[in-house]
Amino acid sequence: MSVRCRFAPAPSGSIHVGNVRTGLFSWAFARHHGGAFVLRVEDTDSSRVTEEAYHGVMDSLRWLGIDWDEGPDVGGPHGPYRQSQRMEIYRETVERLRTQGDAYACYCTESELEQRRAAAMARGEPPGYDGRCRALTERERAGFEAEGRPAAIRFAMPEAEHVVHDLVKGEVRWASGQLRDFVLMRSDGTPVFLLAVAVDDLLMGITHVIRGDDLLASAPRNAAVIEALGGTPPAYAHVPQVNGSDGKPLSKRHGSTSVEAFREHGVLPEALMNYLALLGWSKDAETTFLSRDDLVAAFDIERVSSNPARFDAQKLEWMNNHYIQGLGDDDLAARCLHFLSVAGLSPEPAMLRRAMPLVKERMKTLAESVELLRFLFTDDVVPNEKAADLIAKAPDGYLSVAADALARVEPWSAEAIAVALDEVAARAGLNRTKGWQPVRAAATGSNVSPPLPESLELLGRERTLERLRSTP
RNA sequence: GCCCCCAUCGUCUAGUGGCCUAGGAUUUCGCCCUUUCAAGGCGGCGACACGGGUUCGAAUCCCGUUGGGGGCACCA
Repeated sequence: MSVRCRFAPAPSGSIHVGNVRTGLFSWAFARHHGGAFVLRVEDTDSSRVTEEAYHGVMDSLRWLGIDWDEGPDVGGPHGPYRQSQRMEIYRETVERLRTQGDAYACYCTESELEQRRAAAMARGEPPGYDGRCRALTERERAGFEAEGRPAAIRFAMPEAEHVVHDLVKGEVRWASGQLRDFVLMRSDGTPVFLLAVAVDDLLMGITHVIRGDDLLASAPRNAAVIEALGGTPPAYAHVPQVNGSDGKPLSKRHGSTSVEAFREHGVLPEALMNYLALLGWSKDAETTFLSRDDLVAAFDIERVSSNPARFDAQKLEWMNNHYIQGLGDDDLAARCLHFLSVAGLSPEPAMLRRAMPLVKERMKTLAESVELLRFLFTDDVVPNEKAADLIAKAPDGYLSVAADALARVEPWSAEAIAVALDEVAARAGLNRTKGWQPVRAAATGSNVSPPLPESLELLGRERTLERLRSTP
């Protein structure tokens, strides 16, 4: 039987890196085994779902390099792939479970449940549902119906020890009675997650469910429903969650951890994928860099670590810089263009392309190209504080002497510019560091820039002289 | 409260009883290179949570403790 995996995000807000890391593992597992990858959207809780988030999730996945064979946008033989469009299937399934005797109507009210839950806790028992309506007599049932009490449908959890053979966690057991009868369908007729997941995994022929370990305890419930439906439960692999740098689960307070945010900051998809792949998984003791294909070829669910990982933004940036350095100049220029445009600059393509070798090893993110190259694409250059300081400390008339020297440089090349700059510095009794910094400050507006001679060569003689001469 | 999961450098990890005076990466520190900033090269600091077992031998197996995390909903 061929492998079929799925990723089932709930499109409420943007998808965060912990979530896609799990999806990445599921995808890599499917691809490694030459199987199919299914995207299913869990949007039963319509109040939290927006069309925007729905498209955003798919955009983020595609951008990262995760593709799927079946899904809401590409279709497939087991559709529809949005749970909100599968309501009828869930209702029919619940009906079937009811007539089979695997599910029953529960008339308990919220306050009754609350009361009994508190009592159970006081007795040191698990607070789950006590099963009261499971054994209702016909007469009692009729009585509740006559009262007009709304009924939720609960699954009758088999009374036995439940065992999950998890691919990551190993064998996990729950004693009989530990897992209570849970709601399959709310009294308003809408299905609950526990039902939808089981039904969809069964109907979509999912063979391996790879998901976050917060769902570990729902595995035996999912499996029980599938078995009641006459199916064989899939294999489960619960991977640990990704935490923030403080060791707490990723949340809003960790700032922007969405895939979209990293994209907007200029993180390369190949870098993010590589970094995420190594969060909780490793190919071997040495391997640090893996392409998408490498990951697919090497991925082994058995090697997924069973302890939670912290997200380390610094390491991601380091890796991003590595990937940026590996990019060709045309490719890099094309990717930087977006960020420069967003910053209001309109770079001339040829110049942008020529600037790439100067900045590629200086950028941790593509967004940093803006600060590094601003001086080339605008003449609105105002020295920052440190630059102003450098200019102020330069000998009187130093910049105009430099301008005069540069006016005579032939040809206008980095080599010749460097020679001229050195002569100016030497005549003023300055070394390179002291002698070049004022020029850098005046020409680029900053104390930090790409290499000076190359920068000036790109800037051009006219604009360089203009800046040196207009600096007081 | 009950149940479950987890525990190696700050961080991500290698390690499945002897190859470990614990390896790699990142971070950090120092040196080299150097026009600034980076990048690059070299080197240093840095970990088996604790306590009991089992064994000739334990980071590796077992038990307990501590510490983290998750679950126990008509949330997903």
